[in-house]
Amino acid sequence: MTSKYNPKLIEKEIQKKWDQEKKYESKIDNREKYYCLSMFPYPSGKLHMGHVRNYTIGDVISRYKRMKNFNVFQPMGWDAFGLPAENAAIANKVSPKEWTDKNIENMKAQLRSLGFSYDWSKELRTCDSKYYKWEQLIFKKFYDAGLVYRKKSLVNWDPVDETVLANEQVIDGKGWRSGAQIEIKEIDQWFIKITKYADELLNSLDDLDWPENVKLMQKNWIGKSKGAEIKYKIENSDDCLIAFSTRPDTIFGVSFLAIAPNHPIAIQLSNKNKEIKEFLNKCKEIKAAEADIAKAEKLGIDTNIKVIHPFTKEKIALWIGNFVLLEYGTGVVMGVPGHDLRDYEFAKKYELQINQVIDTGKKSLPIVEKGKLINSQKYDGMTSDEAIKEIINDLVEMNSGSELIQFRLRDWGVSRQRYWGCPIPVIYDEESPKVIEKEEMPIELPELAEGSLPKPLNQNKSFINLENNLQRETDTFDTFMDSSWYYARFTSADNDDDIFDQNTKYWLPVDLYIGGIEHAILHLLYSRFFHKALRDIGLLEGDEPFKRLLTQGMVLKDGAKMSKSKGNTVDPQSYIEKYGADTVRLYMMFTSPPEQSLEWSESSVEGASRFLKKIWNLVDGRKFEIYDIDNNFSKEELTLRRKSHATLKKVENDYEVRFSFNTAIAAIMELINSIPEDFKSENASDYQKFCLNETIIFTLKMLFPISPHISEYLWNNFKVEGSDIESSWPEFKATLIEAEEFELIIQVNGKVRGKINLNKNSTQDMAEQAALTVENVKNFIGPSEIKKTIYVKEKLINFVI
RNA sequence: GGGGAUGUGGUGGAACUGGUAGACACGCUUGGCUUAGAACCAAGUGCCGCAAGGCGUGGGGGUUCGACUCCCUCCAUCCCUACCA
Repeated sequence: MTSKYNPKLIEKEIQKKWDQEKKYESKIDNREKYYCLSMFPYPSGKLHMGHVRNYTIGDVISRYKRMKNFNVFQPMGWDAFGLPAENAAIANKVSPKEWTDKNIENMKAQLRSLGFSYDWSKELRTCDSKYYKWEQLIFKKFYDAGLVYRKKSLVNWDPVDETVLANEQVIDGKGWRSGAQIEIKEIDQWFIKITKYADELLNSLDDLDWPENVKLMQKNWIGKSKGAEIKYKIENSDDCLIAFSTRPDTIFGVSFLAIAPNHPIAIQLSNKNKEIKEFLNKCKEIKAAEADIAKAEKLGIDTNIKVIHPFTKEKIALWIGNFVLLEYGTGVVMGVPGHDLRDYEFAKKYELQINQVIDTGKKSLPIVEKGKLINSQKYDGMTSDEAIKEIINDLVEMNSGSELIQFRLRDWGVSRQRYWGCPIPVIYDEESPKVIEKEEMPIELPELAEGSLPKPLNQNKSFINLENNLQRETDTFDTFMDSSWYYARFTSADNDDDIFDQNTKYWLPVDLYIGGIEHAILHLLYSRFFHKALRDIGLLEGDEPFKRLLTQGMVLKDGAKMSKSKGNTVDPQSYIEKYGADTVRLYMMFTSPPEQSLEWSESSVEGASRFLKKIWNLVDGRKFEIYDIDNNFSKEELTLRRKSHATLKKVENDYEVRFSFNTAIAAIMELINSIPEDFKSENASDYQKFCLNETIIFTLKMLFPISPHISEYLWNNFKVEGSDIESSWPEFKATLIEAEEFELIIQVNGKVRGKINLNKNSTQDMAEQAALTVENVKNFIGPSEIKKTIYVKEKLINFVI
């Protein structure tokens, strides 16, 4: 007697069983290890579709790898510090801690209901001092290793709320809450020398099994470029300005120099000159984000200072430009309007001279490509590359410059003027800072008084002031610090005495890391840096944290990233409740390949559910039996067996090599559709039943990683003696997959005009002759002469007439 | 502005190495079952055309016997742009 598919019931039952058996707690053993990690979530309250997608991918691979007899470690935790908790606290009058704890509880229940095979015994949360005390220790070790320093840096300042705002909190130049015009302010902040590792971060990209586009993004972000630093003497002064340029061959085309608005010279001038002061104030209205600076109208002001061109000795105007970044290079750019688009527009606007010094044959300026030098004195006629070498040589000789390798990558500012983060473990004696000793860690984040709103720590007197006039640092860490080493801490998360232990050694590196493409640069680069720095300190081994990377695309709705602020979110919970976890997981995997963005569509969830019902109806009520049969299968039976084994082969490749779950599912659907009706009937022969059973066994095994509850439940009732569905992956028989015939596609002038079945050992001659007997092919060739015949073995023949 | 992707039926997508474009689904149409509906089952479904056939993978151009796939160019959308995570 068959029953109805009831996901709610069976999913609970199966999950309970997994829990009781502690099935997914991992221990060191002698199998090959596989550390499968999905990016941990920010506990925003509810899982969103992006999470469901991310974690389903991770779970599918983890379960598949377990079936392939790997010792799999799949942990989960919480990236629990961050801005949203503070915002929620202000909006709902709950403390960030309470809000976060509650969210974690909710989301954990959701993750459990989705049937993910996590090792919860290693759960961690970054807002827990058991976690961040080690982060404070890492900071100390970095400090001792000379990787930490203090520097002035820019922040968005809201003058009404008197707080520092994140870039996303500045909307059209105004504070999101107060509506006040923001100001750029310069304050002292802690920096970590990621640039010390710039070369290694660049070079070891080659060894990573990562998507090429991510490697390319990181490469461009690090931005190693070769060029020259060129000294320009300031007229009537002993001082020099040093500009960096990747194109010293254009030096005879320089018509101005521009410095950043926060360059010391600019600030100095603003004290004497009202116009400059006004200009600098105007520059302060553009928020600190690179995109905003780049998109803003290019503005400048002439300082009336002149600098001396090192070759021509001509006087060149010195400008202040709002597009110049002090953080990048020296904060001085040389303007060559003839050969740079941005400089060209700037020169047009302010009517500056535009000189052509490179010739490529192209008529209109600017010419940004390399070419032959003109109007460049003795360098005329040289190619750009020759001239670059010569000019740098001559600059060195004149003591006016040198070759310089420059990185776009900047040091990492880790200070945040916020409450809900890891306190930076520093104490000030007067002005001089000292990182505290390990024994005094953790510096715990002070709890908020009942009902009070989160405020930056510098407003918390009892936190700041210590005995003997000592004062605490009040900045907290950038939350990217928290997420830069959690992958390693997972392995030892239950160890309170040591940051890492023998488990760390066993499980690292992460074999597969899965997360959103939006983290392609920052998070992944910071983590790579952390790993290398921790290696050099002696805390970790190996050069890279993540061996292989899978970046999933965004989940979009109406063409935009799902986000609360856009109000276009779709809550997975209602779908889990209505259809069950297996359907949601199946839908997520079926609807588009993981690396592509997924446009949410309501309607096809139903289809996923329908397919599971179909599987249920096929298997439920059936029992595995051993039949007394020989090898005399009929053609139809062999066709099903071939399909079963071929599907298994394809699915294996799709899961493991291509991460192409949608095509794997499609193949399983095809297999199910191809089962002949009479094989399923009670009157089926033993041969037919044998073939059907084989198909069922393969299908349940193949489906298990994606929809584990229904697969395991049906498997247990179907019962193949002494076996657990997760214990092994079946093996396909290559000899069964081979067919005797193939379909030959017949083309005339590249267009399909016929198809015939041929034996696999047919020669080209035989194929050609057979093809020419096809009526439609004959019609298309007609009386014309066949000029050429292209034959692709066992695939296609093309007659060119 | 810079960097990285993507673009294929009414919809999500498939075509893995330059070799049958549209697998597998969703939706829709027709039929069966049903008093009716839901569910399920069967058939059909890129566009134009009575048909033969022609057209067709964002637009334009190119290479090739053959292009969704390679090259050039333009357009649109998405992600990142160092303080959202």
